[in-house]
Amino acid sequence: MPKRKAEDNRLARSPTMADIARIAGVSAATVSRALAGLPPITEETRLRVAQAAKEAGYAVNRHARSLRLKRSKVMLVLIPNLANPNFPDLLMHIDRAAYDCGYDIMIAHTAIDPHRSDRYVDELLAGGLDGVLLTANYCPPKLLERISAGARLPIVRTLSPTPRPDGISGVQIDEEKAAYDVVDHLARQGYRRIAHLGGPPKEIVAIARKRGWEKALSDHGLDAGSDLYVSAGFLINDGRRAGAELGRSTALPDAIFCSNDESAYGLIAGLKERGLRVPNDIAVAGFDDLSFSAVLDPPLTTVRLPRREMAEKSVWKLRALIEEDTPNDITILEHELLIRSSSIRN
Amino acid sequence: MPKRKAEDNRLARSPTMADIARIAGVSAATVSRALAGLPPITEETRLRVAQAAKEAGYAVNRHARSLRLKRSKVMLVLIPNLANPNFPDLLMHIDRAAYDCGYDIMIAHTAIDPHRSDRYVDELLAGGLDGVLLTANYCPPKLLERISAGARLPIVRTLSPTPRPDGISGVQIDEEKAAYDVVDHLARQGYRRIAHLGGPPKEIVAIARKRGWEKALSDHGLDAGSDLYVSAGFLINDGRRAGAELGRSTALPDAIFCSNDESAYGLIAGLKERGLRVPNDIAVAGFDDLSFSAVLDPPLTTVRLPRREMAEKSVWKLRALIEEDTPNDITILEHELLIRSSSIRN
DNA sequence: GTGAAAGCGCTAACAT
DNA sequence: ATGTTAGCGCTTTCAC
Repeated sequence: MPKRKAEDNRLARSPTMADIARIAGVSAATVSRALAGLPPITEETRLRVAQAAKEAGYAVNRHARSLRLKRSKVMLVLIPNLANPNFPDLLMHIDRAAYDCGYDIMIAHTAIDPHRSDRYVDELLAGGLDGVLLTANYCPPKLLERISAGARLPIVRTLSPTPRPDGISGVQIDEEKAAYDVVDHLARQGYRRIAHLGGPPKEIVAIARKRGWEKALSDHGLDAGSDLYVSAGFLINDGRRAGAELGRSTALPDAIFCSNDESAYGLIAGLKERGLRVPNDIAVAGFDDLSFSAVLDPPLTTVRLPRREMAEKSVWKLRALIEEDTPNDITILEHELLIRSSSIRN
Repeated sequence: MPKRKAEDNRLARSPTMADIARIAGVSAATVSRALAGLPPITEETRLRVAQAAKEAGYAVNRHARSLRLKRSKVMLVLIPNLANPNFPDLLMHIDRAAYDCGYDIMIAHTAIDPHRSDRYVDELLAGGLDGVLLTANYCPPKLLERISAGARLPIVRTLSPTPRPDGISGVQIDEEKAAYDVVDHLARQGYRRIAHLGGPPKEIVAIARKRGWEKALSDHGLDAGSDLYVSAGFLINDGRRAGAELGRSTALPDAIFCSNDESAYGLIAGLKERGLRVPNDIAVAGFDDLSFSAVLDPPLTTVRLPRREMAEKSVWKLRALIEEDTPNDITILEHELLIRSSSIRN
């Protein structure tokens, strides 16, 4: 192999439209039209240009295009907490749906630095981004300001319900109803002392799920006494701690509805450490339907979050907001109760 | 609230440098320098400009900047399989490290469409992207072409080891050695018939892990008979199926090293379904250290993948490649054997 | 220390 | 059907 000078290693600057134009013997404007497949052009030149572009390994420079069009074909996904195990799945479907619509996605994990999300709002406004997908309740204050000032920005919230009408479009499930369904199922199984392992008390989903629990108990004429409610976190270890503590001072419940699958995993581990059997000594149900829930010992009764539909619908909604200036609205998706052995006495 | 005309809803076009220049009573060039904090400028004007920018809610237009600088401050993360549960963690740290270096990340899930990755290679070359982080063995053929033609492109591979020297920088662990350590541990526990639930036979990590298993057996004078090797997939259900089948026709092994944690989860579930106890009837070990592995019943012996270090080091390496034209190289990180009860007879 | 001007690569209005 | 031209918003010489 011949020796090369250092500069040769960096490939010659990649071709621009002007280069392709020269090769194909047309003007840059024609190249642009040909590649975009826009009408006033002969099939023959279109082919010739396509050929030249392909051979030269040409790709449009996205920044030049975005600058000109004032549209970037990029959606930003704001993720408060990537450790949330709903994400891989959600993100996968978001990516897929966005790709199918011709968008690329940028992601930003906002838990790190609260100022970070504000920067992206500025970018959105400055034209660097076409839209924002919020995968949580949290919305940068700057955004809310603009919106309440009457701006119609391309933003969609998913995974988390809307705290209260705030002018942001959403794709969500009825969290309270879903929680109700779980507890209703437990009650119908004959459980009477149905406890709730709640999530962080300020989290909107935790609040909604707790409300569903209360309502179902009340509808079944059951008691939601304070010894039946434990506030924990959403993590495995939060559940484990609760499992180790639960009922130490008072009577054990006979079933526990956990605010999410992860805390249920921990709870079950904690109960087992104490020698209790699930579901025979105590039934357990979760919420989310993470993939591990099906192979847990015992398999976990839970609510299936329609992650794929959430992802797709929110991308589509965002696209509509970007491209068609549609009105804001909230879409409620169906959830599904998955009954597995953790809640069925055998 | 006063009624607005439709147009008023779209906020007035967001400010550009020219606007800020006008407000601050300077030229656009000065604004640019002031905001960048570049030398020949008085502290006083710098402040005045900063003030004006802040009040106007100014943000630079990333596309205009990228076009001018021929540098976008965007790294693309190519993800072959987002369902891989190593990702949330890895991605979180990648995002964090990139943010700290002033980069944004775009993600592209390549499993969907094999042509997709080629598009990004063109974009990389066209200046739309600064660099690419491959989170798998797979590398777009177009990339390999360029590289073997002598191009030094800013690309880093992580999570997966390099198949063979291919000119791409990497951040990885010694997969074979790590597998060796697991099997060595099992052998030292006194297990003699140590089986391997291997991953897909063409996957590079599966090959390396299998090789580690063979080597450790051989070093301990143990047999790696064909009845001790089962090829499966990396998913829970693959393991479960294996667990249901294992030893049906021949004697059961007394320990099984699974090529990843997920298949180990399934395997354990499958064994339990057959009434076998882990580890007393059969010991199990995995590879990856997913967060659930610690709360599994029993907690799973496994290898900790240094996901955070992988993420950070690969981002740093990519940055160096982009900004400093450093040579390609491979970094091997330390792994750690996590011994938990699934491999310790009680 | 600051301003004027050029130009990054592209697309769209207008001319031919 | 195709070419010419202007300009998107920014940074950076080069003058002053």
